[in-house]
Amino acid sequence: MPADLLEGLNPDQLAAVTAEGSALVLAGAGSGKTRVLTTRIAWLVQTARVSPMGILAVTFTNKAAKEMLSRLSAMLPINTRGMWVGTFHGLCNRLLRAHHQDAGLPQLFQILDSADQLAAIKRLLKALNVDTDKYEPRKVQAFINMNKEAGLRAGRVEAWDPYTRRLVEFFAEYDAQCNREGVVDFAELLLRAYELLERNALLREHYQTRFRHILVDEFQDTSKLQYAWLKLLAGPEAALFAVGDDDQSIYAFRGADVGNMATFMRDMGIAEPIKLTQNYRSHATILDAANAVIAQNANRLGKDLWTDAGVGEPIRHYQAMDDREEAGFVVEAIRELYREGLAYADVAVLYRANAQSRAIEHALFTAGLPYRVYGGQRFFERAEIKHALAYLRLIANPEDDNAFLRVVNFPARGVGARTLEGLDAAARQGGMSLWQAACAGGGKNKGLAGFVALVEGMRAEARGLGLAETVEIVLARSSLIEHYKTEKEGEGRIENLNELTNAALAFAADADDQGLAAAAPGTTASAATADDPAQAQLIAFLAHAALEAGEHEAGAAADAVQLMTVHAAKGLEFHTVFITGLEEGLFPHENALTEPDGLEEERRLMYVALTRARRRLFLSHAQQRLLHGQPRYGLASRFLEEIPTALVHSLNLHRRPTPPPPRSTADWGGGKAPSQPSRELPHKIGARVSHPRYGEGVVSGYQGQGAEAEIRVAFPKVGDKWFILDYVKLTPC
DNA sequence: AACTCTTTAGTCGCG
DNA sequence: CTAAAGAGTT
Repeated sequence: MPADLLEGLNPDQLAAVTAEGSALVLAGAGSGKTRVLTTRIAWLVQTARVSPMGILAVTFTNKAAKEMLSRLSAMLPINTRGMWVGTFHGLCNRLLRAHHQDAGLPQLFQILDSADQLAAIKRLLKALNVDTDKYEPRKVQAFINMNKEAGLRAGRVEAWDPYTRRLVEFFAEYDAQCNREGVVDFAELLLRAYELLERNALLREHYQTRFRHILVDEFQDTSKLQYAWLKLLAGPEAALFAVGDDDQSIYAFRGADVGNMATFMRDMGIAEPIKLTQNYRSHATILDAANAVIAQNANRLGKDLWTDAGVGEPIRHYQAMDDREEAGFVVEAIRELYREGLAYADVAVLYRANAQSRAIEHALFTAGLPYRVYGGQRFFERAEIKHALAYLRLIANPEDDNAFLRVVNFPARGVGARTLEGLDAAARQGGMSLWQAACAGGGKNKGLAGFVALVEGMRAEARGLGLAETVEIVLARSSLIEHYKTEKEGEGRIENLNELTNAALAFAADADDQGLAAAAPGTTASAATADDPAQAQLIAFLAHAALEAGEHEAGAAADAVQLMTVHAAKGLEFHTVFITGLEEGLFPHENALTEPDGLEEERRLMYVALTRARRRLFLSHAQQRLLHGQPRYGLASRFLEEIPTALVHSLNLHRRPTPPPPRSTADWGGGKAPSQPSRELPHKIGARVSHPRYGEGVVSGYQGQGAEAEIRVAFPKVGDKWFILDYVKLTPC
């Protein structure tokens, strides 16, 4: 049996799978990384090096965790129960549920997703009377998360200037508010779990003894705190098996630290990583291009991908006049591929920024080709779903202020800003929740009393019932569906609400299936011993909604062209890949260039994009692109020039070199542009122009330089108006 | 309280 | 340009 397991592995893969002790595996794109991970787990169990109980495996996405589990159960006759496989957040949630008392949390703590967190911060800033122009809620949120992700509590953040000191105050107040309300945000999940193990020696030793083998996927994406957590959990004895690729590290902007790979080698005394460089995905031409591009980066552990799959076709490059023509090219090429027998679903169109999808979607739509856009709003993040979830949260815990505020007046029932102000004041004075304040001061406001009665009615009716029934009660009594019936375009929302019942059914079935512990992240030992199992399942479902916002994607099965950002494409592969918008300023993105290692990260992003393709690769750029409604002129991306010309076929040979753009409204050559001459004025003073909103007017003046340049137009009705020259759309008339 | 108008901001995004 | 949040109006 073990012989079967290891059959077909190349020597490097074999070395990785059977490594004794801790190891770092440098797994290039398409080198069989997931196979190595799952085979190693199976091998460890089969050779009795460890029981399933002693294994913990961490992934970054729920999808990866699921995939690992399903591959594992296909490989092994044994059950995967007892194994801890999940995301960092999922595992930390599990840990905190099991030891909520030691972690200082209520048994049924709720999880805030980023939108909930932002709402909580806004509420806090309002209560503190903070000028939100000076302290933008989003910035405060980023500050708090950044520090938590670095493992820092408010008390330990260094603040040298008054502004930062104020942010630290908000940080402290925010944590106090969360503790009062018994809620935990994503970063808190990790930090709290880390502190739990750090402070509680008994618990730490228990888990260190239990988990003999800890495996980490996408190790290059771990943050400092995550790595510290892993080390703590591993202790001195356990074997830590980390798999990653420094060349595919593209999440530094959200706290990932590639440096963890070098640190890990030092900490564990690993001299050399095991390198997986044989690629089973792409033809050599594609790999050569990817190798050449990534070779431009200085900070690498260093490896080149190779294949014995043959040279393959040359890469095609197309230079378009503008983004519309680029999209047209993509559509034509896809049509041709389809005629040749390729399925639409085998084609991916990648772009750097979501805003670019519009032009391509438009072209595909007009041509009548099926497509699917990845990313965007996820199921549990939709407004109507969050409303329904808020009612569920109030059933679980009516003192949840976040949930209370979300639906106290939705659908509208006459609880306005005035009423809420009073309620808020009463709550703060009495040191209680909004719910308590509403109950205490009942009767004052009819709508508020109605709301209290509504929620109490829901709670009473739902008592002891299953999850799906509870959801139905919420849908029936909240009149959310009635509300959306009156709204135009509310049909989709109603469908989603009904889908929520299905999600609850599926979740409950899953939980039954896998026994109490496995599927529901919340239902570990202590939660299962809650007084009310229905309540526990509700909490588990709410945690599931926060931790797995996606999953409920519709139409995934249909044959459709796949549209997504390069980030979203990581980990996927396609027969044919289009990488569009290869222009300086866009890819590499201008914003990235201002950051220290920004260009190298952009280049890694390009490397990820290139290595998604199995057989065919199309690259394109546009000389002119509409961005925010204004034309921008871009030079070809430097990444295009970094690909050896011998690998690339230009599809523009018939075309003359295009003349330079007529006029540079925004000078953004990424450093390559000539020094900016005084800008040409698009409209002479005194010229008659038309504005989309204000109608006709007369240009009366200019002021400012560069991006701040403004134009003044006199309108007969509204008088003089200043507009930012780069953004205003004025047509001569 | 509900509606409409105006202003604003816009890289990538797991859990 | 466009979506979303904030300000202003009815």
